[in-house]
Amino acid sequence: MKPFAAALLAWFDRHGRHDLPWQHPRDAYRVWLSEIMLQQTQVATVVGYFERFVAALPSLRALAAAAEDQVLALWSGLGYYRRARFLHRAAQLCVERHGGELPRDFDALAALPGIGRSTAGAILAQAHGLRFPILDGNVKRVLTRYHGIHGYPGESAVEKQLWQHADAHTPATRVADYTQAIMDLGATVCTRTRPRCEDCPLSGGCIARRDGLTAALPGAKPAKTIPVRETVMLVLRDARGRVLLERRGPQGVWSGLWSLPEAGDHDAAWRRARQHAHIDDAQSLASFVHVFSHYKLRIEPLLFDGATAPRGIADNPDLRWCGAGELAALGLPAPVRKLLQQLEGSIA
DNA sequence: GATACGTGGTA
DNA sequence: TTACCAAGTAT
Repeated sequence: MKPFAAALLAWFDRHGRHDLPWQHPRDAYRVWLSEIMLQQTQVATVVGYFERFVAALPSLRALAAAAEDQVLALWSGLGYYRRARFLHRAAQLCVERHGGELPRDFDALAALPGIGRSTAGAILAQAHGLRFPILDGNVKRVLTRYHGIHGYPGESAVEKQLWQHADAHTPATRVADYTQAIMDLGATVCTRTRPRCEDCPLSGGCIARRDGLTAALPGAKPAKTIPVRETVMLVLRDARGRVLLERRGPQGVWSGLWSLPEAGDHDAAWRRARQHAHIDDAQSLASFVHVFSHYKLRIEPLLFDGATAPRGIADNPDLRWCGAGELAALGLPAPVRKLLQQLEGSIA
């Protein structure tokens, strides 16, 4: 085995993470689920979601048979909800085409929705011990520093180099441990700020360490200013305390989630409200800003309380009046869930 | 190649 | 407070 992998594995045996929930048992379904949840998301955030998800849907077939609302409810708060919809669809495809299991063939695996090159490699390496490289944010950070590679890792030329290094370092044996090891090193030692080089098993060969470039690598993402958008969210509440929710379409942010009806301004909000109930009063609630990765959303909640004769939803499966007790079973955007919880709390 | 896609933590 | 960004993929 090459020195890079050997040093990393020796470090992993003593200092790696061996008690993550998807490691026990480390089967393909659990590895897959964890890899999807961990995309752009830190371990500390994922652990609770993972345990709740596998408790409710312990197998690929259970996931495939689940209602989309349940899947999104289990994902609610994690973000990037397209991941959950792809996960659900991929499970159904596995039942239809692959005998109810994830394929062990790289191309068939990477053809499933939500599974790209790195995730496919991680699943094959961790669940089956097959020799495939991964290239997630941790590995990019470790390799840009170790090899002294400049430039933003998202740039294709840089990424191509990184894949070549990632492949070259991946050993033929102990692939599952190696894959976990290089991610653990990136997450706990070769961190973005204040890396602990004195504790790193690779520091002897690290170019960034040698040249004092650990703070400069990896290269920063080109900065962009993000726009601010505005919306009015209608909190239509009937005499029983139920709130009108609307399921968002398959495109765009929060796709498939149940959210509050929206309008561009107060006039439009009133028109919308009157479609669904008799209304004679509105109350502006405190507005707030929700931040996405690519824009900010200034949300002005408008409370229409005591709505009578709720209507206009019988023929529309994307509208429903929901009591507080029903919200747990639905996928709601994080700020909407918070808003409704605060409203519920303020009544009591 | 650029952009869309969430959320919460951290400096 | 603002800005950055963490186990990426799809279009």
